[in-house]
Amino acid sequence: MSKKNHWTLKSIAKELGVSNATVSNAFNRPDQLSKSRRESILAACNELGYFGPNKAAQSLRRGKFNIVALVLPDSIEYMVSDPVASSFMRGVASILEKDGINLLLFSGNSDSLNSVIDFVDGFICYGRPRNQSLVEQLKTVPKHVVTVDFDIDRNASVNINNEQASYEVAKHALHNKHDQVAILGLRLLDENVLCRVYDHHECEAGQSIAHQRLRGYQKALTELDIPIAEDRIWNIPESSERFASIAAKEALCSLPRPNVMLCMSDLIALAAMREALKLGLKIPEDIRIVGFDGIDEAQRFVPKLTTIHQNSEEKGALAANLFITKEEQKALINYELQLGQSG
Amino acid sequence: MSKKNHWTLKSIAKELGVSNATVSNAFNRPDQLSKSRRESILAACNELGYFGPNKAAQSLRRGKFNIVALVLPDSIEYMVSDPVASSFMRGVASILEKDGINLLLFSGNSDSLNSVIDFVDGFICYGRPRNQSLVEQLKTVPKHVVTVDFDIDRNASVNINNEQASYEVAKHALHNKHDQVAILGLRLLDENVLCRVYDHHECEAGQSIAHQRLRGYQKALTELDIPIAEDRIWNIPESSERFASIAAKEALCSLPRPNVMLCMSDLIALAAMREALKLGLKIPEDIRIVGFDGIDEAQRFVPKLTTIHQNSEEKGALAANLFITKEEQKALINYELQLGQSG
DNA sequence: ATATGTTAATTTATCGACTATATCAAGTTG
DNA sequence: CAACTTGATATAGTCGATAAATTAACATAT
Repeated sequence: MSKKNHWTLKSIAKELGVSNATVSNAFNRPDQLSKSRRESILAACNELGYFGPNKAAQSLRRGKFNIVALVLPDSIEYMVSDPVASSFMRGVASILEKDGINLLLFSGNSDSLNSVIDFVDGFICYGRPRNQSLVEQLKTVPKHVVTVDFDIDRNASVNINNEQASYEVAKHALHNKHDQVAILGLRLLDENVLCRVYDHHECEAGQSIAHQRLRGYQKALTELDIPIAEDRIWNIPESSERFASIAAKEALCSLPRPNVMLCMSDLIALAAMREALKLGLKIPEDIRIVGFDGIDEAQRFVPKLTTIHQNSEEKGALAANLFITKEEQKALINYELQLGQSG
Repeated sequence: MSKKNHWTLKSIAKELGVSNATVSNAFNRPDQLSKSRRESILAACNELGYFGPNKAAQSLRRGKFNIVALVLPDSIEYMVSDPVASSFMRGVASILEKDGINLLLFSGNSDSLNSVIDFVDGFICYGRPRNQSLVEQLKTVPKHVVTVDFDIDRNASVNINNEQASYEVAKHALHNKHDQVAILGLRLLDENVLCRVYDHHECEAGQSIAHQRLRGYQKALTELDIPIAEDRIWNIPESSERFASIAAKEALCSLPRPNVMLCMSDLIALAAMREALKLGLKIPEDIRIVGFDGIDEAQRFVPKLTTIHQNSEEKGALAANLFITKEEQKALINYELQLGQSG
């Protein structure tokens, strides 16, 4: 018996003196051949080092890949740095792994789904991709799509009620109409820059999570009759220490100095707290700071951050389950106001 | 002109009244047909909504996938939680993205490479997979393999000199022969449990990074003539807050109380510092703690952690580059003793 | 006029599998 | 003994593409 390093179904069949179909059936359709023959074939394959039908060819033929593309909002680099995104991924992976489905990472900065579309069964999109043309493609792509934290009107999706949640956390941080408020927004603008958002009225109708959260903040502000100045809202392009510190510093040094900072992520809030402490400010006496997400580090920080806890892992698991079952459901997951000493 | 939702090269060719090969050439080999024809074909394809050859079929035929499997040591879940692993991934992704190569995540707990092997051009393995049968397969798999932080004697690899680095950091933490030392090891044992390593002599010849680091520690201990008791070495199965805290607590409560803790990762060291502070111990007066990795959070902690800084992102980038160039090189990357106030 | 070369397009075999249909042998039935 | 099942295997077409070989048309050289 020759020992090739690369068997194919055909060459194995020839070696064993049976037809291709018989070998194929041995692997895929046990009912199509006698038990004894099937077993002897499988044993021989194992012996010779043929580990079963080539998956690429199989997938081409069957149109099923057992691969899901996880579309990230930004570059892959950013994704794995963000604890919220990471735990989301953890949730997705834990479910897909069980079903033997593999995960292909796909950057939301890409121009087109083309490079992966022919390899995957569909897409799970975590947040609106930065590249708008991807969003357009996702609307029409002939594969299953589950979106998370945004919606494209055709598909299954997983969301939390951002507006309500941020309303609640803002409500907690705000005390009266004399509060001086700064808002550190995460991706309020499409532009990939750190800057102030002078015309935030444009955001009022927006559907991104940043816009939803901003509306929540504004509702709380309005209820307490607190004005928000034109230049007190920042756009931070990604939830990173570096950008957040710069924005926080800017906010803390603007006059009149804010005594409340509403931050759209915990990483931003943590950076803001660090900057505030560096300036000798007391939290929450001099300034109240609240976040969003509920990451572990925020609970270990002193003072503990007041924030909205959302279970990202659960979110990931739910998204993966929706993908597997192909239910076209729009799911809303729970969140929780998590009280700390920061605001 | 009919507008199908799913064109194939063949159907497009028929529609345009040319042969398959001509359409294929229009996309892949511009020199094989006249410019005018090529342009008219591409324009027509665009018009009709055919976006180019199906990648899965193309890959089957060409044997090239533009997909690399990133083999993680553990489950995917764990991977994205670990900052060191994350920045490694960041490095890999940043290089591969440039070359249009996609990343498939693959769990090191899987039993076999089979489910992905036929879809990828090769493997980048970050750390020795927990499942030993994977390691065996990697030795013989007929695809390109780059390993990181371990070696399988056939392939390109990226490493740091763990033994020398841990020797240096231990040397810094140890003062004299009366030091009471505890070692919090990361994956010293294959078993996935938190426990003491009573027989660490078994580790002496091991090639895992944990074993290498342990040898470094031991060299420093020997030089100062410091004995290490049988029950003062812990095996922590993964670099997580939860496991690390438990082990740290155990170590800190064992008598005589250690005044030096050598930790094989920063996350472990941070957890140990938190536990020490909780017990009212002063760092470094009562206990000196050192880590390994050099993650950001360790630099923000008070007191700042003394550790070995290794540039994981660079490591990832190097691994990706080795993969792309197919050089069979064994690369060693630099590290740096990073001094804090903790040890 | 014959041989040689170039270019552009088509034909055909192939990648590695799946599956509908056809074939065949053995056993049943009327 | 023809007709009909039944159970198993073999054949050929297909998935969607690539690439080697081939043909046809035309240009240049001897």
